Amino acid sequence: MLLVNFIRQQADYVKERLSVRHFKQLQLVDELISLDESRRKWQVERDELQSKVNAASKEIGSLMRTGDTAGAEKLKAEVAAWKQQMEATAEIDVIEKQMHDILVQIPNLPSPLVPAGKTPEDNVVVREGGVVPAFGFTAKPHWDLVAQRGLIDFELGNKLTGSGFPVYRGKGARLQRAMIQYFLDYNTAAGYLEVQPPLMVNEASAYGTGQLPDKEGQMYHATVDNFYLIPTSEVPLTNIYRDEIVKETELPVRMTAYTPCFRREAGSYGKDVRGLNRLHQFDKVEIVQLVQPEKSYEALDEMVAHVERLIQSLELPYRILRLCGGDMGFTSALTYDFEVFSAAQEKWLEVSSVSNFESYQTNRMKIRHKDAHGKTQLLHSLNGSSLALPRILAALLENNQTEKGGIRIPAALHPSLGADSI
RNA sequence: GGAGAGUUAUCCGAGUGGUUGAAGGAGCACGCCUGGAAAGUGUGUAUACUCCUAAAGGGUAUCGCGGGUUCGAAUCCCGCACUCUCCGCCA
Repeated sequence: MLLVNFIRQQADYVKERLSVRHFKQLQLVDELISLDESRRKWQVERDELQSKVNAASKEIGSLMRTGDTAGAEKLKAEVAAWKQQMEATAEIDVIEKQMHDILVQIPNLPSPLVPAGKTPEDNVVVREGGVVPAFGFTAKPHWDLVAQRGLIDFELGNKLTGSGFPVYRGKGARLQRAMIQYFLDYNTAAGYLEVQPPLMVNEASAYGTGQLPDKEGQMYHATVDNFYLIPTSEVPLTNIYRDEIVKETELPVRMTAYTPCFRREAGSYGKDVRGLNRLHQFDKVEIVQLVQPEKSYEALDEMVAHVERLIQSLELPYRILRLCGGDMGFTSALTYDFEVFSAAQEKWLEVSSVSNFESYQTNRMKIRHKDAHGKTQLLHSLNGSSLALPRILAALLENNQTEKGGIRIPAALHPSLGADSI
């Protein structure tokens, strides 16, 4: 969430930036500021009364010790009067709750680099690479390819759990493992610490990264224990540093993790969800960074270049989009999406999203460090997929199919797969 | 799942109603000492909100979390979370 003091001091700038997102409820900004004003007024009053009560209580203590019961009783009566006055200041709690409810509705401010558009068509292509294959035959979509060679069984997943929970088998399972291994090795070689986090988190963690209260319906909820299945490893990874003041020597924090991700995808349907395009459980290797504020955009560029090289090594045609204001995630200040071209479906599939959240997440989670002047300051958080597996798999299969029915595997995956085709 | 014990500042740890934001030790920072270092020694060492134009300096809150009793709570009471020990179960 945004910092209240910042909103108060830069109200016009905040509104101007929010309008880049086409955020409609700009009146929330003014409401927040006026709530904050009355909150501070009440707080001064409450603090002053409490100060009197505290002083009187100390005096009562010493009066009792000297045996001056009458004096003590007189002071007690005064304290009682002050406490009655303090009851009115309970208003603060109401105001603070209102402020909080507003704060969680205000999205992050887009960085100046964010294009002003409204829909996905307005996203800016910043780079393209790779070659879209030309087939001399009719290319098959991945759901046919995996069914023919028994790599993935969607029907079996329906039986075991439900739709969107595929069963990978044989070489299909092996290829998943090979990709995970390759991605993790690639990330750790670049200095990311490998982490295996819990796949379920408590309410505080889900709240910390912003899944709650906003996207409650998107997570699977184990209600008996009140745990949430993680929709991405970003949640446990970032929460590792919740309520921490990170030592300067530990910065920048760079972590990577492979986890399954669980998403209810409530409301999704139709052809976009066919095959591997949209699943309830899928595998993803994530990268997360926590850095000093002045270095976060440098870190973002570096993460984008890192993911780009990984996709290049998989020999897939790709493009990098800078998301426009209307298409960005709620908590992000700047996002680059990576898409690969799926040759049989003839469409671009999003395989990674790399974002700088600036201090939006770290403010909520109180992830801080001491700056050069010894002052406590929020860090910036960034994360990205490196990479999400299902759509990469879809593109690999579709793009590398041969007329005879084989599938070529890019050289980068040969060592971990132990084969050059499937 | 059952029974018991516990949760205090960066860490260890004292503290069972009244100058306790909290003893003591360690760590860390700076200084003295030293040719240099160690040892020794001195000083300092939380976070959030808030008042003040700002600094300086105040005020309030925080001893797992939330609530209650009281003039006053780390200390008493209730609820919850977590940790440890024993028993049970178990990959």
